[in-house]
Amino acid sequence: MSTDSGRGRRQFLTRKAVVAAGRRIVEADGVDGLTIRRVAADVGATPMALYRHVADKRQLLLAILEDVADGLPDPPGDGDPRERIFGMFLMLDTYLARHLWVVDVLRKGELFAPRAGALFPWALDRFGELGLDDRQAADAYATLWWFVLGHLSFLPATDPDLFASREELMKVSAARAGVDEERVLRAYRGLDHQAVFEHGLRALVASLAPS
Amino acid sequence: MSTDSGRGRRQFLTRKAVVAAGRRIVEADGVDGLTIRRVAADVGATPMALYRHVADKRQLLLAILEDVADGLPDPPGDGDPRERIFGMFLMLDTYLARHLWVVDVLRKGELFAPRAGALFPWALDRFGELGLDDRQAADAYATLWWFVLGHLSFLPATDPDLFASREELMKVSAARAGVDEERVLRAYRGLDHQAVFEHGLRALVASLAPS
DNA sequence: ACCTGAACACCGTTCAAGT
DNA sequence: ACCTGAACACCGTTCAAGT
Repeated sequence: MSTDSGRGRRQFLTRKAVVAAGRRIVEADGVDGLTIRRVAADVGATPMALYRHVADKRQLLLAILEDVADGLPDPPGDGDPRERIFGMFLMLDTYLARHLWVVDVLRKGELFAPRAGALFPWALDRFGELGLDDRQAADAYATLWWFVLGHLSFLPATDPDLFASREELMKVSAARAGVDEERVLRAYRGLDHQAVFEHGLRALVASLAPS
Repeated sequence: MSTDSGRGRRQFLTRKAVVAAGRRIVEADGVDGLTIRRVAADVGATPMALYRHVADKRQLLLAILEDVADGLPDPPGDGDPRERIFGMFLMLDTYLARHLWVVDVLRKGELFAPRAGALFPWALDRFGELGLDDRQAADAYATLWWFVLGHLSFLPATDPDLFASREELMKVSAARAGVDEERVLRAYRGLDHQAVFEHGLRALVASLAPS
């Protein structure tokens, strides 16, 4: 809106550009890869220029978080409440699995995007339709969220690059415990984490909202 | 063992002292608070002196991790297999809740302590007693572990210091979603996360090992 | 008004030097 | 043999200066 007034220097940096650059970096290299200096280099400015648009690094991260949360699909629109709840948490898991760095931020406990916070009241209503009061519904929500959060927290360990080092540690464990190491590795390798996740989520929904 | 040979400088730094100092720091200030330079200051040496005893910071963290894992209680010794499995994961949750920084390390996916890895074969045997084969047992183990991991990942958010900022974001969420903000906050505040955790864990164990 | 330069107080790590 | 000093390539952030 504000056109060049003629006085002072012409603005070329915008908050939007800063957030977009930050998002590109954090999606590519994770939270540890996000540095003020690197964002600045990407937008062609000095590090200090960013401070005109974001208060500090924490606020930049919150802004990126909101940007990602804007891409969250809507929860399932119709059907059995149980199915809608299941579908919502499955959607959340799938979406966050594509933005795993978000879990690092949520884990700190101080930040979450308001857009994502809207899922909580949505779920209260669905559980309400199944006869749970708000107290019980909040408990059920926490239970399902923890399961999603745990699954997501485990995903980095499924990175093929880390497989070798994990199996090595596993062999050491098996040897010390005096158990058959091949048996342990076979059991560990066969895990189909996505199928197991969906199965577990289904079991939890069923136990929380009995019919 | 190696007494002073008379040649060279007298050794005053040991790996044990380095790991102990590192542990003190990480337990007090978390993974972010652990720096080579601070450990060095605590043991009265220069930063570079540590590199004679640990290869790098990652190896120091692994050594501290093992040190903590050595303190893990043994899993329950007798009783119904279902109860023993429940008791083991409850023990794990309780122990790790007192060493929350460990979750940050586990989440990276490359490190875990062999001592803790012994819990996996132990659980395979218990699930075996309930009629599950190794494949099914590994799935069940993953499911329960994710739930523990999710609960632990949520714990930082229960820090009273963060409560105010979380409630603020929650109000924004409620306002945007067009729902009663008092209702949402009431439901959120009433959460007894320990009771809910134990209840959810019990439900999962029951669904995974049907009688 | 907006951006920059220089500086401060930090990091992990390497490499040559001291005793 | 063991430890140190100086240096390198990084951080986030502040404050005064330039245009």
